[in-house]
Amino acid sequence: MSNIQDVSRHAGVSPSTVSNVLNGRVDRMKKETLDRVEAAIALLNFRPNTSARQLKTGHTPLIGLLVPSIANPMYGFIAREVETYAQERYGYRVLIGNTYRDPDKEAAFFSDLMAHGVRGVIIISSLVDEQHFESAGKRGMVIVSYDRRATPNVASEIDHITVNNFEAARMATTHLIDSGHRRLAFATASGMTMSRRDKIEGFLAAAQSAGSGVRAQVLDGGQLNEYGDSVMSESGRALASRIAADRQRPTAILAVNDLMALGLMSGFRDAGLTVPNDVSIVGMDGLFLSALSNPALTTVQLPVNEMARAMVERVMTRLNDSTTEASEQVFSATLIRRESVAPLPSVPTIGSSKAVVEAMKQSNAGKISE
Amino acid sequence: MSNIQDVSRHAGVSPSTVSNVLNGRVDRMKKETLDRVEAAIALLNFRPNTSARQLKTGHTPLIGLLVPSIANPMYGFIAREVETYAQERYGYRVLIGNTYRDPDKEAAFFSDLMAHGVRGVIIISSLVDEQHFESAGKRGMVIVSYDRRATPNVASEIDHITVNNFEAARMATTHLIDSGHRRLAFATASGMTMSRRDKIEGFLAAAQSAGSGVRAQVLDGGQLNEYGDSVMSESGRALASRIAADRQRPTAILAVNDLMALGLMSGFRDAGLTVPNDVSIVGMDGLFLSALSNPALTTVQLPVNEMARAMVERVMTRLNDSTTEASEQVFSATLIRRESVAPLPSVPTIGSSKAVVEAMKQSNAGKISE
DNA sequence: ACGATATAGTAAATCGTTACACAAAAACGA
DNA sequence: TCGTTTTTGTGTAACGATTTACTATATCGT
Repeated sequence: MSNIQDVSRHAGVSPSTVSNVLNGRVDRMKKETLDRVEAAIALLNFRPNTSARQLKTGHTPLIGLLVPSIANPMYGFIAREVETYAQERYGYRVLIGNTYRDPDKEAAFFSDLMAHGVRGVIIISSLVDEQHFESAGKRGMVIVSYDRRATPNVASEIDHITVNNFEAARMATTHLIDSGHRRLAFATASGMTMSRRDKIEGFLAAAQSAGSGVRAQVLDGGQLNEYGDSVMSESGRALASRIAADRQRPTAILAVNDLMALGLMSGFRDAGLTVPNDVSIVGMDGLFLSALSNPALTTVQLPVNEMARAMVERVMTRLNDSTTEASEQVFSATLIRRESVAPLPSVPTIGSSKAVVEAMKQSNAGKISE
Repeated sequence: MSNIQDVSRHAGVSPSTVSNVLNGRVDRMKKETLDRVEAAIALLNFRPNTSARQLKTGHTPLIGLLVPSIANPMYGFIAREVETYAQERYGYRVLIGNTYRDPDKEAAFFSDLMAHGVRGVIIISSLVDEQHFESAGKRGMVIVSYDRRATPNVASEIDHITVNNFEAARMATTHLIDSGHRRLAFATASGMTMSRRDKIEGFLAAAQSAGSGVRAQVLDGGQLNEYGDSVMSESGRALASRIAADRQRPTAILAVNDLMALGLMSGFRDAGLTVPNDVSIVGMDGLFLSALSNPALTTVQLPVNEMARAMVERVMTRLNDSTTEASEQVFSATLIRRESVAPLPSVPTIGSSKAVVEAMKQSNAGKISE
């Protein structure tokens, strides 16, 4: 590998001049000199050494991407978009870290990023506590968070790119209600994240405003193990078999995400129940997989590409202008009607919806609450 | 951020001593001195600056991971395993790059890796031509390639971790034949990669050795667009609708991978055909998704975790001992019988299988060959 | 008590790049 | 012709760690 000195020798100029070319300071430079330098660079196939450069400037063309698990197709999709956009638009590469939603792993990843001189990071964590990130923010790290609302009235160093999860869940639930369903459930995994909380509230709000006769319950598929995400669907399967055994089981279920929905469908099949005839299901996310399932999954589509790009934009903007304040950008989702929801002809009312909904809010995680 | 000098001042020693501690050269050091240094490191929360370190040593605790698209669940899964293992076992982080199987993007990624001082990379490319990688290998890059056989009798700088694709396809095809199927097809996308070639040969070999009465054809789902991989399933859907229209259509299909298989299933459903009653399907890879589909996909399972770890091991071994020769490690796959294959009661023989199989080998890509 | 050997720690050069402050040369005005 | 600008480029000191060669004590055998 050649260095800046080799180039300077070949071009008959000083290293400083080569450096000037490298950094675009060519305005007060003879065209002929510029040409010579560029020729030498091309000839020697010279690429400036990033570490040396970084050591001097404190910057490196790298951003971090923190995900619970890149094996989760949703995060894989986001990651691809983030990497491609950061690379093509800004020439940045991405350093990835799986954290399994473990605060220790998250902290370790941050520590490594700092050591590597990385000063911008996109985090997909959704853990409720954001403190360990705030402190990194204060240390000069530019942080953009995915799908995790800013805490209201709290100044933050962190940028937020989020989805209106409340609205998305409300919309999906309303669709279920409009299809005639009255016994509704929201299926999620243990571990309360911001976005799950919002979805649950949107779900309950829709149920409540539908007036009496609607029952809404929150079902918990239990703890996800360390592998976190391909296991989301396992959680769905397990939950489905429990639900199937319930005589007063819901006729329609909103799943916290598409993977959970897919797991649910698989579990119901094992239990001899048919989707959507015996039970309707709506997913959330809009993974490409949801279009492939049998029946094709009705789901709430997130504008993933736009969000991914917005995250990269924010990181870059703040990296280049440190005076920029942290902001929050909320995107909205779209309902995609496919085949996993069937209308329920007519249904008897079961008690007052309001009372039941209230009861649900108290429910403990880890159990099917009634 | 504190540096090694701050630490040395706090501990009352020279920077050299701190460096010695950092690099484990503590054998000829007073215990008390060591303690003081370690205390100072902990107190100041000191992490040695990677770029400075790298500038001096030429090494950086980073490996590259080149994938066609991290949005492809298969590669996402591998990536997670690679990252987690590299991190937990070796303290290395991974720099990821989506290349969309584009040689230019692949080369650009390598160039960036070099500039960043990365000297180890795992590539998932499967492009037939490996030359642009070989040259990087000669420049001192340690390269481990996934699922891409070494060219026989050609000395290579590249390590290969592969699957016995021939055998895997043969096994799957035999399963189909044993189930009574005689009109067989192999469904793939355009673009001949090493592994696809091997699978096709395994498929044809099984058909051939089944003797007369077996027809084997290779079907091409057409070009994948730039987005490459979530589109694999789209290719499957399109192919399915073409197959469905064929009066002499195959009764059993081996798909080049699970995503293709899932797309095929979805396409057949749209066309009013039922899997496995009207057509049996076998996938390849063993994605967790294959267990979720309806019907659950019979597939050939790859030992992905083992392979991912083996790749990391190889990179690290060669990074730490440059005398190590490149090697090839072949893993084998396992057939997982699920629900997408149904037995065919009895079937009339159609001509001599041998002749037909030969004809198939000549078939052009991009068309359904007969 | 003396040179030899071990023990414990340090000085200083170096990796490749950047960027500030400066210099050499040319152009210019009077 | 001489001083002043402008143009064009360079010298040099960092950035933060590593590492080789070296020094200063302490230990030891005889």
